[in-house]
Amino acid sequence: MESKQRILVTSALPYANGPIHLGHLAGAYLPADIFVRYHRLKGSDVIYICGSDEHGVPIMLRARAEGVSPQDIVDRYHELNKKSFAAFGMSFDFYGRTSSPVHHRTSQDFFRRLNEKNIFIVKKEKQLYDPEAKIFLADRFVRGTCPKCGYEDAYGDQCEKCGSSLSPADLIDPRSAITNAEPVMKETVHWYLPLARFQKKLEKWINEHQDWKPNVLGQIKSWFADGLKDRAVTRDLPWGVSIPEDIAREHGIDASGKVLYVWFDAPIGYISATIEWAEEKGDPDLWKAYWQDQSTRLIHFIGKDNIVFHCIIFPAMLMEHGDYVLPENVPANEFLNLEGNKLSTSRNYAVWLDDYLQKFEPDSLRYVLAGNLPETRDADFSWKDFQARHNNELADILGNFVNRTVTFAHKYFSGKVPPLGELDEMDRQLVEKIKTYPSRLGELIEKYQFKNYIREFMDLARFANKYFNDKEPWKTRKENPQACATTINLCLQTAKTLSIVAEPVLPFTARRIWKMLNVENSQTWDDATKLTLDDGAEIQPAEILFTKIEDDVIQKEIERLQQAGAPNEQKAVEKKETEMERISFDDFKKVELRVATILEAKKVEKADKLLQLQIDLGEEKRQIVAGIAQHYSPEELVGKRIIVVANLEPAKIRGVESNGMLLAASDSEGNLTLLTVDNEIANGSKIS
RNA sequence: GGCGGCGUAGCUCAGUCGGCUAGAGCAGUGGAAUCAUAAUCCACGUGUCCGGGGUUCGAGUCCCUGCGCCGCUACCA
Repeated sequence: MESKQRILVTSALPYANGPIHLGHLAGAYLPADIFVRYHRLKGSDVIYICGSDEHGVPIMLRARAEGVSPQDIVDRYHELNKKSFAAFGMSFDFYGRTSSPVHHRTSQDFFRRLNEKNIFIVKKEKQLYDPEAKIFLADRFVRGTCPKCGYEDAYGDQCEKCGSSLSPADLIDPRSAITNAEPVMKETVHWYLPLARFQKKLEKWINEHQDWKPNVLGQIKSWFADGLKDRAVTRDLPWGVSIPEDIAREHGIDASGKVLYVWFDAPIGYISATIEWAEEKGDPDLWKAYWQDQSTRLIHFIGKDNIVFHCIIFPAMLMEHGDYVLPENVPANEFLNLEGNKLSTSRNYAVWLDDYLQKFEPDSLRYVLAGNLPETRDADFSWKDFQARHNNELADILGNFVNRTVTFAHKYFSGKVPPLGELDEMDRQLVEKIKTYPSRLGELIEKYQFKNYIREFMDLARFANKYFNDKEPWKTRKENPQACATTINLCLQTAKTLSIVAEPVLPFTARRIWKMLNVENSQTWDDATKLTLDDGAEIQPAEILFTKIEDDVIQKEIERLQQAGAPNEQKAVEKKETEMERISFDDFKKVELRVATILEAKKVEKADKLLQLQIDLGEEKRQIVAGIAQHYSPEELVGKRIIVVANLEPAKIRGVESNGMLLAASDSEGNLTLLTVDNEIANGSKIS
């Protein structure tokens, strides 16, 4: 029909420190797989590349916490995710990983090339260095006392206790998280990608792509509006792709302990995985056709959190390198919520793919998810909806149509395709649908309108049921056997068409229908438009495609989720309590707690959380600032009796003097309530 | 507080460059049919398109503003 297109499709490399959940699938994986499967049926020259992103600090920290090596962590999740993706029907041509030697080499070559072209800015700067471990310390690897709250185990970038963001130099008594040695300031060198310099070029390029999704263009514009900032592409870390030694030497630097920053090497993973794919195919240069021939359509499927990397940073890298194609489109999706709430992996509030696959069929989730993708805005997944769509649409409309047709053919036409006779008006209408639907559905997929594709696909199945009903073959069987034969013939043809156009979203079901109809596994999209089943051809007995999902099964999943947040948090709290540091009574005596009454309260300008309070401490009146504006209004506070730390050293918060601190209790949900006293007692009373 | 996004039927969502009485599926009510997984098919919607202004011959769609929700960000619980 049309000339063969060469298409390279990628899905965001999942980070190998956890399993895959629904949000991932809806954002980057399922749409890409539908797109790719469609193009394969269309006969396009398409390959689909993905893999594990295995570098970066979180993986290191996790390895340390578990007392294993980073490689152990990534091995675990690489295997797990690869397996569950396969079981879900993700049809990657290659699923690589960024810890592979090919990837290390490819990223180093990429870096070397940009270095040769003098793209980078090399900056000398001073950073903390661990003299024992002989490595520079990333912010996260410096621990010390928080200058603001005095917490002794604050991270170099943030204090977990008081939440304030820090830089490692702020810490009092800093120490290395790895060896506990005292870090020293030492000069180091980092390579920066001068994005600011590329902004004009990038804007021009983006302007040529006004057909991209509005949500994607909107995000990009806001980055441009802020002005692009130069970004360091190297890091002093022991886990990652090392800086090529020759380049380090060029700058008189020791390359050891210096790696490419993970955001730099991860997208190059698409290229290295393609190279490995070509090697596996026994044609090592084959990858070049996909990455270096300008006629290739490169399409990145990602979630919205990844837009800046795929629409600005990676394209800038590719442009400056010079040998590669730039993405034709980046159809990023928004986020998927769960039962009306945000997903939270740390609270285990998510539906994990490997867990799902132990209980349900992959096609059910593929269908339900694809029908409710967050294409233009955040969407919501609920188990009740999942059950309804599975039962009402997959089982009742699609499954039942195939079943009633095949069963009928067996019962009254001895399991053979009955002959096609003369067509009446209704028959011709159905044939017309068979002819036109595939190209309409294909267009929708081409335009990344997957939800519309799903809806229209099911409309065709609905029409098929209506046709069956209106033709009443159970009556014509006696009155007009020829008409009956024609009806069943066309219903079988329609089942075949449905199976082909469903393949991108329901690959397993499609194959089961092909088996039932005794047709080859190598159907093409164009076959869907034709009546390819021959008169008299044998078909297999009917098989139930989708079994109904019962209420109690769904109820269990809902309950599991409802409990997921809470118990987990309790565990976290208990853990913290057992790890709690003990203090002496003398330490406690240092804190002077007193009862006070709030006299006045007003909001602090330009701060969401802060209230400025005047309090009566008995012998004196004072002003304090409290971060409780999101939980208490100024009016309701006046007259309240509170507990304050009276001897806290004064501080200025957003320009407002704070002379003391009130006490409040908060839970892990972020609920907050003030501490108060049980009975009347004078202001200024001491608490012990 | 700053920047960005969102607010359409009971529920989940469509509404392309502003243009005919604002749509789909589900749920609900009534009916037809009995080949089929009690499945199917048909009929039925007085929705302040969050509120208020404005631009326009015409606005769910564009502009301003208020409210509510979400994200990023700043701010000692």
